[in-house]
Amino acid sequence: MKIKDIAKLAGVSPATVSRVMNNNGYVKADKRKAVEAVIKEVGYQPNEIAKSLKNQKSKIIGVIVPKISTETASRIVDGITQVTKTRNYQLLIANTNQQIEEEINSLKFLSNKLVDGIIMSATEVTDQHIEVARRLTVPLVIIGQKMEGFTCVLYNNYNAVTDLFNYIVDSGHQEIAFIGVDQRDIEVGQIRKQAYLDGLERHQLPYNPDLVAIEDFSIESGYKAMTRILEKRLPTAVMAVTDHLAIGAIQAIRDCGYRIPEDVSVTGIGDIKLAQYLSPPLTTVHYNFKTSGQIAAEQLFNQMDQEEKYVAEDIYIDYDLVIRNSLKKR
Amino acid sequence: MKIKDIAKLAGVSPATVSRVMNNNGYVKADKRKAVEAVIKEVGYQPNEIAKSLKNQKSKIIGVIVPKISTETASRIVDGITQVTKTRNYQLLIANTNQQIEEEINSLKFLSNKLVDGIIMSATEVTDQHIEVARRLTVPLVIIGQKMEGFTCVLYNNYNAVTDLFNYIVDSGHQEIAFIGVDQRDIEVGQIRKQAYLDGLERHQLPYNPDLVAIEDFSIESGYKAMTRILEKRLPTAVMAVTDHLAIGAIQAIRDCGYRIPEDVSVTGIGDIKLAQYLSPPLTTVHYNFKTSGQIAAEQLFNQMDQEEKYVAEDIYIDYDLVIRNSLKKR
DNA sequence: TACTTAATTGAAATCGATTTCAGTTTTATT
DNA sequence: AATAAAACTGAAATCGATTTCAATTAAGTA
Repeated sequence: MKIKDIAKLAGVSPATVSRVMNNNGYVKADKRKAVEAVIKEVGYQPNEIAKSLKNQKSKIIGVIVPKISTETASRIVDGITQVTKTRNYQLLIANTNQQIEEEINSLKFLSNKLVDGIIMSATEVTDQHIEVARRLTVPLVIIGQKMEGFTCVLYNNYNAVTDLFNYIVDSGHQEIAFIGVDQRDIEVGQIRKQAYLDGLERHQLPYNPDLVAIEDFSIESGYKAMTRILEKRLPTAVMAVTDHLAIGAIQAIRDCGYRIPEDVSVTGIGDIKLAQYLSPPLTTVHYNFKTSGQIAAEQLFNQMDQEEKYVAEDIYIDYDLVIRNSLKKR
Repeated sequence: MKIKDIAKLAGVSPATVSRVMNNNGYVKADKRKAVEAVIKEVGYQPNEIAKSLKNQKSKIIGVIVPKISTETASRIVDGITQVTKTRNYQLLIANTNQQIEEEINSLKFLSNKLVDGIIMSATEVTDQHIEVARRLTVPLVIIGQKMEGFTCVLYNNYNAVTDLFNYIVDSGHQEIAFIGVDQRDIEVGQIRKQAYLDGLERHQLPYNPDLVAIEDFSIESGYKAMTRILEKRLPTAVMAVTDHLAIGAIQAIRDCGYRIPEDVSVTGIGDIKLAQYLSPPLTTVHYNFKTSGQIAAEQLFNQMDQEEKYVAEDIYIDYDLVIRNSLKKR
C-alpha cells in the first residue's frame, strides 16, 4: 500500500493524502474524512524511507558505543532514548566492540544522511577520529572523552578521584594501591591516574610503582592486577579505577587469605547497580550515566535545531562519593 | 556530494558511477579508474536512504527490547550485532520500557519498510501483539516467549527450574519458598512457577501459599517478596525466579538476622555476570543470552533470504545448572 | 570479410513520499 | 455586484540512488 493507492481509493490525489497525513496545507473537511477513512481501513503506514529521502531527514539518531552489553553503555542508551522518544526519533546503535577501526567506520557510515545526528561514547580519541568527525555533515556529541571542537559530556574524573583519594587518606590509609587502565583512554586511563599521583604528592606520600598496576577493563583484569601487586606488597587500601576492577581485586585479595575491609580496603568508581549488594558493599563514586545520555541527546537536538554553526561546549556531569563498607577507617 | 557530481567530475554518467560503486555491470578499466579516483579524492559516500528506497531494503534490523539497560537485553543485542555485522546490517533499537503500548507501536512503525526484519525480546504476548505481528510485511523472530506462527528462540524454563528444584530437594531441603513474577509473562511468570508446583508434587511436598510471593523484576521486589515470606515462615531454601530477585531476597534475609547459606539457602535464575562474585556466590541457572541473540539473528536472516513463506519453528537454548555456595546441603 | 556475440555506455524510468506552482472554487469585503 | 483574499486541489518536479533499455563499439568466429 502506497500513497497512490490510498489516493485512488479515496478519490483524491497523492498530494491531498500527504496533506492529510501530515496535517499541513488546505484540505476540505469531506475529503479529509474520506482519506482518513481509507487510511484507517487499510491500516496504511507511509514508507519511512521515502519520507526520509524527500524530507532530507531520517528521524534517526546514530549511537556509537564501545560495547552495549556493559552497564555504562546501556544506561547511556537508556538516557538517550528517554529524550529521543519525546521527539519521535529512533536509535541506530553501532556496537564497536572497542575497536577503533569499527568506531571510525561507524562514524563514516552513519554520516551519509542515514542519521540526523550522532552520539558517540568513546573510550579513545585518535587523530583519525577527529579527522573523520570534522568531515561529518551531521552534528556529533561525544560522551566520556574530550574532543576539541565538539560538544562533550564529561565526567569530572579528576575531582572525583581527588575527593575519593582524600577520603581514603582521611580514613587513615597511607599505603594506597592503584589499579588503572591504558593511558590511551585519556579520561579513565590518564586523568584518573594523574589525580591519584597528585593525591600522593599533596599528602606527601611516596610514589611506589609496586603499588600501581595497569590492566584492561574486565573483572579478570582486576584480579590479575591485584595479584601482581600482592606479590610485591600488601597495601592497606586499593583504589581501582572501575567497579569491575575493584570486584576482581576483592576476589584476588580474598584468594590470598586477607579479609576486606579488615585487612585491605577497596574502592571502585562508577557505582554499578550491584555495588551496594556486594559484601562488603563497595565504596565508590556514583556517576549518573543515564543523565549523561539524556544531556547528550538534548545537546544534540539543540545543534540539530540550530541553523548556524553551534558553539561546542564541555558539560560536566555531577558525581557523588558513595561511602560503603569496603573501606575501613584505621 | 551526490552521484551526479561524481559522474560529472569523472566525465561519465551516474549509471557508470553506480556500476563502479556496486561492482556490477560492465565498466571499462580506464573509466573505472577515473571514477574510483574521484570517489577517493572527494571521499564520496552514497546516500544510504536513497539506496534503501531504490533497493527496497534498508540493511537495518529492528530490535525491540523491554529495557536495554538490563543485562539480559544488552547481551541479546550483543549477540545480534555479532551476526548482523557479518552481513553489514545495522541495528535500530526500540526501547519499550516494558510498556505493551510501546511494543505494539514499535512493531507497527518498524514494519514500514524502515527495517528488513525484526527481532523482539518480549515479556508478554497479547492478542494485540499477535494481530500486529501477522500484518507485518517483514520477518519477525521472537526471543523469550512463545508466539504461534513465528520463529521463537526460547529458554527451556520448565526443565531448568525442574532440574534446579530437584537439586534443591536432593540437597535436603523440604521448605522451599518461591519468589516469582506476574503470570502474564508466560515463560517466567507462568512456566517457572508451574515447574515449582510440579516439583513440590513430584516430591510429595505440601504446597504452602505462605512460601510463595509474586512481585516485579527488580532487586527491591525480591527484598519485598522475601520480607513478606519471612513474616509468615522461615524456609530452608528460597528459589527466586531471577538473579536480581535472589539478590533482593538475600538482602532481606540478612536484614532479619539470618545467615546465608547456613540458615537459608537461596538460588536465582539467569547467571548474571556478578552472580559468581556475590558472597556467597549464587547458585543459579546459566542462560547464554548472547547466543540466543545470535541464533535469533541467524534465523531472521534465513527468513529474509528465503523467497517463499518460512516455516516457523521453536528453538530452545541450552542451560546449565551452576552450583555455587548460596545453597547448602542439610 | 561478414556476421554474431560480448562489452560498454548513458538517457530515462523508478522507488514512494512531499511540495511547489498554477489553476479553480469559496468566502469576505466594500 | 465586483473584487480581493483565502481555501482548495492535483499535475509535475524532486529527493539520490539503481536499473532497464536501446544504442554503440569491440571482440570473436566461421
